[in-house]
Parts: sequence; C-alpha cells; structure tokens
Amino acid sequence: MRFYITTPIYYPNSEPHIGTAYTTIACDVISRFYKQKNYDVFFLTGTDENSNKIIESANKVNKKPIEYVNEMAELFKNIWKNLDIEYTKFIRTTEDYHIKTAQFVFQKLYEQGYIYKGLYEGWYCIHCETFWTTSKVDDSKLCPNIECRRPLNYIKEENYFFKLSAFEDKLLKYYEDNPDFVYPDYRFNEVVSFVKSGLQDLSVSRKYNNWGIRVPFDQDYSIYVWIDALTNYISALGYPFELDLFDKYWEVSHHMVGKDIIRFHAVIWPAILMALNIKLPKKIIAHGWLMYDNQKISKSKGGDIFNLKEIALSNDKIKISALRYYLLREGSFGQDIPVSLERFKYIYTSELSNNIGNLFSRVLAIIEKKLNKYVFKESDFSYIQNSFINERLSNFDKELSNFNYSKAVLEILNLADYLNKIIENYKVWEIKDKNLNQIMYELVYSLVVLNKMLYPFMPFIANNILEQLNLPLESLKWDYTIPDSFNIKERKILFPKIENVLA
RNA sequence: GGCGGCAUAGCUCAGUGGUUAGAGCAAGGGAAUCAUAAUCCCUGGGUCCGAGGUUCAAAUCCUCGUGCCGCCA
Repeated sequence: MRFYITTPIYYPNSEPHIGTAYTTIACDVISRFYKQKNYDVFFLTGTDENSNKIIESANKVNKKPIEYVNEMAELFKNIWKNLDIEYTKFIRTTEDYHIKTAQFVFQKLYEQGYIYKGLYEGWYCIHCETFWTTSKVDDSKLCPNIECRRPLNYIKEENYFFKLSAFEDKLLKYYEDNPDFVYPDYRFNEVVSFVKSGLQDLSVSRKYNNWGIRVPFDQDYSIYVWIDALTNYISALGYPFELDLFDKYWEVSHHMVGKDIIRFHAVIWPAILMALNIKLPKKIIAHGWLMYDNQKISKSKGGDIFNLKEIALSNDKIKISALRYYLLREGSFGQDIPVSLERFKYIYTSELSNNIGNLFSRVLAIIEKKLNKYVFKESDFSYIQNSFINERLSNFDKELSNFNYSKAVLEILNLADYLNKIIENYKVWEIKDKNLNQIMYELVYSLVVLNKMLYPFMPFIANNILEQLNLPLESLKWDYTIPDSFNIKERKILFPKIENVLA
C-alpha cells in the first residue's frame, strides 16, 4: 500500500509563517499516520523559486537571486525540521531536474498543439506577473491584489497560451466520474460550476527577464508559474526521465492546498495532465485559512503573535508539539480556522495538560509508587471495555483517512476522558489487593493505544511517552501487539503548566 | 447580478420525517484526593431565523421572506 502527499511549493520571497506551517503540518500528520499503518509514503514539499518577485526580494537584501533562494530554501528546511516535519523530498524549482521536466512538459504540450502563440491585451501587474480582467480592475487602475496595489499597465503582448478551453467537457466528465476528487465537497461544487461557466485559454509564458525557466523553443520567454510550479509534483518523482518513483507513487497522489489555489490544482493541473496523457491525481484536499482577528493570518496579522520562525528555532519541543496539535484540533478541516493566543493557552492547559498529560501522570505515579513500576496481564480485561477502545481507534482511523483532523482528535480526548473516568469510578487509589495490578495493566495498555493516536499530531510527545513506558518505536505501528507486561521507566511531566505558552 | 451553502443552548456545533431536541465548552452546585489543584458527578438553560404549506407526524420535505457566508480566472 502506498501514499503520496504533497504540499504546495512555497514562494521563498518571504519567510514561512504560521499559515505555511499549517499546510505542512497537516501533510505531516497524514504522512505519519499512513506510515503507522505500514503504507509506503512519499511526502513532498519544497519551494517555488522562479517568480520574478525573487529578483526584487534578493535586491532588497543585496544578494544575487540564486544566493537569496539558496538561503531561503535552507531556512524553510530548517524550520520544517524543527517542527518535526518528516518529508521525503524537498524540491526546489531552480534545480536542474525540475527545469528539464518543466521544459519537457512545455515542449510536449506545444508539439501536441495544446500551446499556441497569441496576443494578450489588457491590464497587467508587473510585480504580481498577473493579468487582471476588467471586472476586477476598478477606476484607480491599481493592482486588485490587496497586498500589492501597485499601478497596473495596459499592455498588448504576445504570449504562449495553453488551450484550457479544450478540456471543459473532459474535465466535467472526470468530475462526474470521480465525485471524491476534491475535498471538501462544497469546494468541489465551486470547481464544477466554475468549469461549467466556461474556460478560457491560459497565458503560460512571460517575457524572459534573466530569471526563471526559458521556453525551450523560444528564448525570449520564460515558462509561467502554472506549468513550472505545478509540474513539481511529477518532476520530484522523476518524470519523464526516471520513472521508478513516478510509477510507484503517482497513482496514489494527494495534493494538499489552501482554498485560494484550488482552481489551479483542480482545473488547470488536471487539464495539463490530460494533455500529457497522465493519470489525474487521486485527490485535491483544500484547507481553509487560519484567521486572526477575522482576517487571514499573515506576517503582519497574527504572524507576530504566532511567530513561526521564533517558535521553530526556539527548539521548545513541547510548545511546538502543542502548536501542531492546536492548529489541527481546531474547527472543521476545510473551513477557516480562527486562532488566538487565548484559545491556544486554553487548549494547552485544558486538553493537553489537565486531561491527557495528567492522565499519564496519575497512571504512572500509581504504578511507580505502589507496584514497583511493574504491571502485567493477570486476566482478561474486566475494568476497561476493549470494544470501547477499539471503537475510538477505528473512528480515529476513519476520520483521519477522510482528513477530518479535529474529529480524529476528539477520539483521542474521548478515550482520555474514558480512562479518567475509569480511575475515578473504581477509585483506583483505594485498591490494595492484586486487582490493582490488573486495572493498572489495562490502563497502561489503553495508554499505548492512546499514544498511537497522539503520534501523528505530536511525534515528540509520543516518543517521550515511549521512553516512559519503555516501549520500542514499533509500538507506534497500528499492527503492534501490545505486550503482556510493562516495566515503567522514570515518570516525566508531558505538558508542564506554563503561564505563557507562547512567551 | 448568477450559482451554491448556512441559520438549533451563552459559545462551537451534532441531529435530513417518528417518544420529553443532543454533545463539548462556558455557568451554578456537589464529591473525591491517585495525579501537573489535574479529576469525577449532578443541575439549569432552546419560539430549532420568520411566515405559510405538505403530512397521522416537520429542526428535518416544499414555497416565500430575512440575515450571514462561499465561488464567479
């Protein structure tokens, strides 16, 4: 069984922020989850380095573009590493193999008649490298991108166009035949109605400006982001020159994207693939935005509160684990997620510290103090209902398989609640005879299951628990057989109470 | 403007024809002392947006209205 998951490739013209991390963590959780189930997982992330904005960003810091992107790519890798992101490959679109693939793709589309030279006339933002329709441009004639707002130019320019319009019917047929192609379904509906409203051909080149990938048969032009960036998903697998990985993983491909780039992934990318005669990705998963103070989180809005670079480079693994948990625990995946420091503190204290952390603490303390750190299975389960635990686990599996992160987390909390109630109901601290061993064994057994569910969200914490329970890494696998006895090691507080979780 | 969605407890939401509408959190009361004062139990609380309709029966289906949200390169 195999699984291929990708993040979008990120623009390195600014440092990664909490929103970027959200996407990447979401992929990491899924990736780790499938690894636990013994899937052969390929997890791809990387940087999209060929935009002309890079030149500008590099100039600002007095660097050559290539030096600049080299440094930024290292920063991205470093931050992901610190956030416990375990990717398989980090792709950079300035790397040779990617350039070759992008050019190959462009050439092939051209040869097959899907790319033609045409004239574009209309409003253009040089900075954003974006053509704007008249409906979006107001009287000010400023760039509609609120983060840009530079003056637009009215241009007439020859460019290469991709015959997107030729794929309207094929796409609609594909959507109809693959009702799970885009998640969530309401986003899928939007995609379908967009395509139904009619597709226009797409400008896929820009005037070459000493940066970017040249159109192979016309040195005056560079390949624009669609064909350049989107092909990273297959160039990373070696397409079309080394097909081993491609043959292995492409048919199980999942693209995680923000809701703002669904169309590129659910319309343009499939059309390109159809033109190349390549199978379409299995699923496009679109998440919502993190919202701070009712606005999309960004460097200026909320980015200072949730300062990713600072958090990541602090190497405070508990804080980082809690952040991973918090971001995916909130809201309903796909919808916008409101985040705030207050809420993060609340989740940390209530769910991680008081509920989960304290549960481990009270169980292990009893075993340490009253059972000399040792418990063993003496009889069949008589305190804890195995069916209840199995149901949590299978619900967790079902929800996470469907990208319902927060619902999966609720199963974790549900199990923790249940175990807290068991301790309470049987007044475990009063039991003096051999029944104590049995109930404690059942509790530790349950904690091992709980830890399996914690792992994809908080791998550092899960490993910490493994040490305390004296268990091997394999105990995180779904097919692990839980042992009949446990020798507990030293007990450690998982989530210390802290006044300022982020400070 | 076109298309689509949503409106249920103070908050976030579950509930698509069948007892007295549910959960978590918040609020109020209590118990316990193994544990990071962490936990557990109980209680209060709803014109299911409004109006009309279909039905033996509507939060649930239909129509209209109101409000909010998403998509329309």
